[in-house]
Amino acid sequence: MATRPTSARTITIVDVAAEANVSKSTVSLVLKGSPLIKGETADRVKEAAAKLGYVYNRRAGELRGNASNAIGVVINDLMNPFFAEVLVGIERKLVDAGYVVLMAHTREDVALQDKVLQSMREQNAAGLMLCPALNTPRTILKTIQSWGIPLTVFVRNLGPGSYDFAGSDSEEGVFLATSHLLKAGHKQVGFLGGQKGVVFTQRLAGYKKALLEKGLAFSDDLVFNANPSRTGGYEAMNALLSKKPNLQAAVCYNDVVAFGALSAMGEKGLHAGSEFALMGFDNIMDTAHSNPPLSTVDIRPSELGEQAAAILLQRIQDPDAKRLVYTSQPTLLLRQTA
Amino acid sequence: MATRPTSARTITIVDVAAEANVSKSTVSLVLKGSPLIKGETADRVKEAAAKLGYVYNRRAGELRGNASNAIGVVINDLMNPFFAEVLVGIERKLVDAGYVVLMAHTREDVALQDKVLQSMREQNAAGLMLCPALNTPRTILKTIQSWGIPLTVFVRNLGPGSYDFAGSDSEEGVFLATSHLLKAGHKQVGFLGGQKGVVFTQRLAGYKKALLEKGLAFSDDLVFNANPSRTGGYEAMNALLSKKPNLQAAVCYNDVVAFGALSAMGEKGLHAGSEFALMGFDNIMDTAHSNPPLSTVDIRPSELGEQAAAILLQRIQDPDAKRLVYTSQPTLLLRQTA
DNA sequence: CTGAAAGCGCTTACAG
DNA sequence: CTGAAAGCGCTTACAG
Repeated sequence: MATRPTSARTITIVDVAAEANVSKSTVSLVLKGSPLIKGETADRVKEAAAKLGYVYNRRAGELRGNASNAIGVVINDLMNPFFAEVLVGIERKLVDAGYVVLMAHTREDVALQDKVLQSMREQNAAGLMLCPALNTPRTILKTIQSWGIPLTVFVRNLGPGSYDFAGSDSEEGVFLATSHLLKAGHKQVGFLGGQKGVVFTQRLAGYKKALLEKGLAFSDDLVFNANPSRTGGYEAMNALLSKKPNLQAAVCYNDVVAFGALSAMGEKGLHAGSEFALMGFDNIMDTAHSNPPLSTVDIRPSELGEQAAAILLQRIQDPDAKRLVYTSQPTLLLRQTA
Repeated sequence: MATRPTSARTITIVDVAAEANVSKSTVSLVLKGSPLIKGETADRVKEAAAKLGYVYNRRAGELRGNASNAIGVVINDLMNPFFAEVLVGIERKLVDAGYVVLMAHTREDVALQDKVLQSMREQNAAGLMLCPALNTPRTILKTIQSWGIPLTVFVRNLGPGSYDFAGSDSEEGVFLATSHLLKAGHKQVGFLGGQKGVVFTQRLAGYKKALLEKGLAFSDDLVFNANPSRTGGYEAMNALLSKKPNLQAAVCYNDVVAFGALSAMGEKGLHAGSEFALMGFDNIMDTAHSNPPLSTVDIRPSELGEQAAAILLQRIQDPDAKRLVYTSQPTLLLRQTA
């Protein structure tokens, strides 16, 4: 599209003012729908604006008013549908509220994360939503706080502190999943996928808690670490199958890990459900029609995103409110794998 | 995070100037690394800036210079991992080039799309990347052109025209997939999923072309329309199985449709590969470890995203260049379903 | 109900 | 090599 601006000069508020025979103050006022201006005048201004093809220059306006309608959201692993669903929820809520979203993907790179955050700051973001990359130092909280930009952390927390947060009750979720398997009669349950980090620790805690409740001992041999991805799940399941051939049940770190596990099982001709019970975590949309449909822990990803955004919006409204937190309460969703 | 700006007053270029004992012009110059300023002076300015915790106000700068480092990208179906992968490719390329991305998700809603596009315009976006919502009128091209903002359309084209575009050769891809099935001896091949639209038309054309080459007649009865989603694939496969019980092969509109089909087959105890041959399209990462691993047409989604972004970058550099196009050449990727 | 003026934080010729 | 001045397109008191 070899194109260039239609008009050499961008048309501004003063052009509109001239066309409508009013001052630019008046134009500004009608543009923001001020009730101060007489309807008749307002109409004339609107006509003039339309006629000239005027387009509001938001950045100029914001410069004077020192406001901003951009909100930065940083995601780490968009390849995981869970985060895509959360992002969609966030985006919807923010756009509905009249904001525009500055999105960045950091693929777990802390240095990149610093860079994009800084960039969002320069853009004068009205707020920041952060799902911290693995190994993000807690100091990021103080840093952003010193910037004076409202922040809400989501999905992965940054340890204790008074920052706003939206996430799910990971411990409870895995507790539910593990307990379900135990109640079904399994004496041993594996834990598949995930790696050191706050969320992993919480999920593993839920697993241990369920074991404890049944008077069962926790054994490190039954946890198979791996990337929280399909590939990771595939590898973890293969490891489990070769090292613990008698195991017939496992809870997964999340749904994509479960999908990878399903793939590994399929290769061995192992039928999920009847021959090996598997539980996922998240309830991403894909689980409804996976092969076979996955039993999982439902934390309603897109609602989580919306709630996270709602928290940020609230914080922007009321900077002095006390800590805002949303915790998605997990529920068991049994389909065909357990 | 009940927080508020650390300093009541934001510190600006004039504060830095005062601290460093130079004029604000000088500060501005050193900030953008101008070689005009003596090293010694520059150092002094940088120190002053660091000491005061100065942060560049990009929007103010852009107002005067009329530039912008924000690029808008609008996506329609982030729930489909294909688009997530494309988006990640786009984002990476853009951030590397020093841009920030304004992202919007329109879930195929043309009105919403208009709204977010308009919003990006107000933000003074330096460029726009659009994967048009279904039923987007071609006039959107003229509209954006009249705005004078460089545009690149990706994945879904908008019919003939001279706009920049990055996509894949859909017809060739499906031709390859269908031909593969035909060569394997299948006399009849179904077409699963997808709905009216440019891409659908192209893919169906590839299917027809392969049939024709083998001297086979095209029959409408063998195409099963459905949403290009897992659920759609699930439904389409169920329809196929009940209406054409003798069919043993199908090409899918895309990978997620194939996943849905796999789910439906699993329910019926139908083994993909040996009992029913299935081909996907896209080669999203998930296909490597699906159950079973999917045979598909590889169009390298994230590279497609990067190339699309590269085109926009080029257009920004050279507004008068002739039409820029990237077409991903599909290759067959055989795994276990065909 | 509307206008004249100052200012947001930067950049860009223009001098010197 | 550096400074004084004007200006980017808006908004916001302040008058009237």
